[in-house]
Amino acid sequence: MPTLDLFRFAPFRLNRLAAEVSAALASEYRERYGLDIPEWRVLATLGFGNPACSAQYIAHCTRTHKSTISRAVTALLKRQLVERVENKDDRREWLLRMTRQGQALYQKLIPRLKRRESEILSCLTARQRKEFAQLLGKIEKSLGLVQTIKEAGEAGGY
Amino acid sequence: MPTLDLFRFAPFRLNRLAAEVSAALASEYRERYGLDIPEWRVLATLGFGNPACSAQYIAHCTRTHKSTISRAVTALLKRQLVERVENKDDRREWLLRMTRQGQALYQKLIPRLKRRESEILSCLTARQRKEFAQLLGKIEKSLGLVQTIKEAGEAGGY
DNA sequence: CTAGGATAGTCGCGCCTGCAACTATCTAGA
DNA sequence: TCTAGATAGTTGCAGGCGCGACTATCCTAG
Repeated sequence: MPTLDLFRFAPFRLNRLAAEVSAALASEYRERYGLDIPEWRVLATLGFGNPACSAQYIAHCTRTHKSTISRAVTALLKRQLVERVENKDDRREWLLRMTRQGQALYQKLIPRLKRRESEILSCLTARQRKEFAQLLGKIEKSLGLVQTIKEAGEAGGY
Repeated sequence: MPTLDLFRFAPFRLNRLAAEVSAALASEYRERYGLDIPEWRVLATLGFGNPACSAQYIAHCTRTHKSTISRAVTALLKRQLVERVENKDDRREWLLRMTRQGQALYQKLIPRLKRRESEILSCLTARQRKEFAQLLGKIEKSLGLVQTIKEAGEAGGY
C-alpha cells in the first residue's frame, strides 16, 4: 500500500519554500517600491549586464511568459523607470533600458534584497550555502534551466 | 555601484525551480487525473497519517489558504473522491476522509509522483540528495515552516 | 445564563497570469 | 517579387487564488 509524506516530498517542499521566500522579499519590492515580481525581474535583467535588451530576451532568460513581461514593461514605462528605443535593424522589437530614475531605484533596492537573502540563508554555514548553490545548480542544469542566457545570447544577441 | 545577478540570487532560483518542478508533476495529477495542486494536497494530507481531519487542519499544515482548500474539497466531494462526516463534538467543522474511489486514485497516483520526483533528483547522488534534503530542512526550520504538523496536532488534534 | 470574542467553512470580488488571437514585421523559398 | 511561415509585442478572456465579509457554532468571562 503506497503512501507519501508530503513533508518529505521535494516538489511540495520547494513550492512552499519558494512561496515563503517570495513573501519575505515582497515587502521590499512591493510595499516599499510598488513593484511586483515581473517588474522586478525586468529591472534585474536590465541591471545586470543587459543594459539594452528586448522584452522577449527578458521573458526567455527569466522564464516568464511574454504577456506577463509585456504588462510589466507597460507599468514601468508609465512610471518612467524604463524607456524603450526603436531597433532600426528589427522594427518588431524595442530595446529596453532603465531610465535614470529606474537606475536610482535599482541602486536602492539591490542592497535591501541582498540583505534579505543573506538573512534567509544565515541559518547555513558558508560551506553549506555553497553546497546548496551547487546542488541547486545541478538540478537546474538537469532540468535545462541553466543555459538560457548563453543560448539566448548565441541565438542572435537579442 | 551595487549589482545583482538574478541567476545567482537564491529567491529567484527557488521560484524558477519550484515552477519547473510543479510543471513536471502537473502532467501526472492534472492531465491524467484532473486534479489541481490544492486538490492533490488535500488527498496527500488525508492519505498520510491523517485519515479523518478538518479542512482547517489541511490548510494549516500545507500552508494553503482556507478558501483554496474549501474549493478543492468542494470539487473532490463532487467527484466523490472524499466524503465528510459531521463532527458531533464541534459542529462548525467536518471531518474529511477519502472515499474508496479516492483511495484507489491515490494508490495509482502516488507511485507515479514518486517516480517523477526520483527522475528530477536523479542528477544527484544518494549522498547529495540527503544533503539537499537536510539543507532544505534547515532553511525551512529557520523560516518556521517545519513544526506545523506537530503544532497543529498539539493545538488540539483538529 | 448571557454577551463578546474566537473559530470553521463558504463565497463574492478583484487581481494576477497564462493562453490564444491579432497586428506588424521579418525571413526564406518559389 | 511574392507568398507562406516565423517572430515581437499587445490585448481580451477566463481560470485560479488570496482577501475579506458573512453565517453558524463554540468558548470563556462575568
